Amino acid sequence: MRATLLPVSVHIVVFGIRCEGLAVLLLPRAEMWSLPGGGVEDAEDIHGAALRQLAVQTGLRDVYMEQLYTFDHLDADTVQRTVAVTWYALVPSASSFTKTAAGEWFAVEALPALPAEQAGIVHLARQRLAAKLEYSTIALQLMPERFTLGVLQAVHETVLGTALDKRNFRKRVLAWACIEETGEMAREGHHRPARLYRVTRPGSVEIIK
Amino acid sequence: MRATLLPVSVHIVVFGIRCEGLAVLLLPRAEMWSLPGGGVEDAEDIHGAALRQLAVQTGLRDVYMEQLYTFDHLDADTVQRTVAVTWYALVPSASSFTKTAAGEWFAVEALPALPAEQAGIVHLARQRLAAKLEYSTIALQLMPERFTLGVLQAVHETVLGTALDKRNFRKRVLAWACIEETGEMAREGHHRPARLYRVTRPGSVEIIK
DNA sequence: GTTTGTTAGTGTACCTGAAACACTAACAGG
DNA sequence: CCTGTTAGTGTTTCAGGTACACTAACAAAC
Repeated sequence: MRATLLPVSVHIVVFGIRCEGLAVLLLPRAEMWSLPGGGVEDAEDIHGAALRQLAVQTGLRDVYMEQLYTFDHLDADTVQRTVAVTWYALVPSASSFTKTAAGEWFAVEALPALPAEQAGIVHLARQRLAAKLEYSTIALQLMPERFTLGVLQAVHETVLGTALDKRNFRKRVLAWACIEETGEMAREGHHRPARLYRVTRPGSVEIIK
Repeated sequence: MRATLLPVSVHIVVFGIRCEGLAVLLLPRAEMWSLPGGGVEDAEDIHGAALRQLAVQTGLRDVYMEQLYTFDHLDADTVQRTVAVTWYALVPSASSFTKTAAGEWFAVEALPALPAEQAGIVHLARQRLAAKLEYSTIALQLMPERFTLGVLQAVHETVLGTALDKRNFRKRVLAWACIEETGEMAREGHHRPARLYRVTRPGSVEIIK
């Protein structure tokens, strides 16, 4: 007996910080904006396919990426059904990454019309990200190489959609073992300079909290 | 351009309570025990495929089921690669469900040798289940229609692998809105009878805790 | 019928971690 | 030197979780 074969695709919700807000990277396609992604080939596994599509379509490499959920009937409006493995990725803010070759960043609160179910995928990804903020150090994946605690707090507030107490926030993140002072100061703006921190083990997300 | 087609399969980790312990349902296959599951057909979506395989292979219907993760290279030992969408299901204990036509229950601590990566899938499913116990009412999906708080506590302890304080446990679960007294008593054993409870909305899992 | 063994059922004190809260410091620009 | 703006710092309060011991009800054995 021959196994049934199906088209399998990957779709990636790429999050970044733009203009002080959480943003999603979309590509122009078929008269509509759409999530990066595409079909999985024979020679690659689904994780590799997602990384490849990201690199080819957006130029992004070495970003943090996690699997989100696997949907079916994603392309219900087309004749062909597709098994869609979805992922979300986080790119550092203010880095060269945010100036990608193709695609455009949209504030997560103001997305354009998307193909079937993609809006739901973005929503789910955002929920997952917000949940992880509460019990992990995942927000550091959205940070540039050097960052101030003020910016880190702003990112948290942006993703969670709520204001946080400065002192309580600093207490919490300074207890994390995975960030450390650089010794340098951010000298910008007409105000007191802020200490610059960096991540000790980039790419690793600790579950501690 | 023609889309690449791939074999897609579903695999289900079926949890139940047997002999006072957490157990997994396995099927005899190719000289090895194996998780229920199989290929996804054209006419069904992946969720439907998982339900169908469960029904056909084990006789289980109307069980609680959640998607776990999607793997690739699952059948790396075979020539053909497969995209494997994995799920976990919970069946009520002491119900007729636990006497399934085919398959056998194995204590989760003492599983036989399994095909490539399936042991890892079971482990992941168990982690997920344990995590959900802490912030949801999911354990009720493992309960028979009427149950005592003593048994509910035993199920929690079984899954978590730790002992729980009786008074604190009762305080917590009695605050759940989704269980209620039946008014009946469990008259079994040489000891004081216990009150029997039931779920108010079977099948629903509340995130409240 | 009294004793024994076993599980059911109940309330309070303590402790830890989260939340609330206001002022001084350092810089640039006017 | 005054103003505006962000950086940086401790303590008190509150709530939720944890620890903890006895009485109640039944069946079986004696």
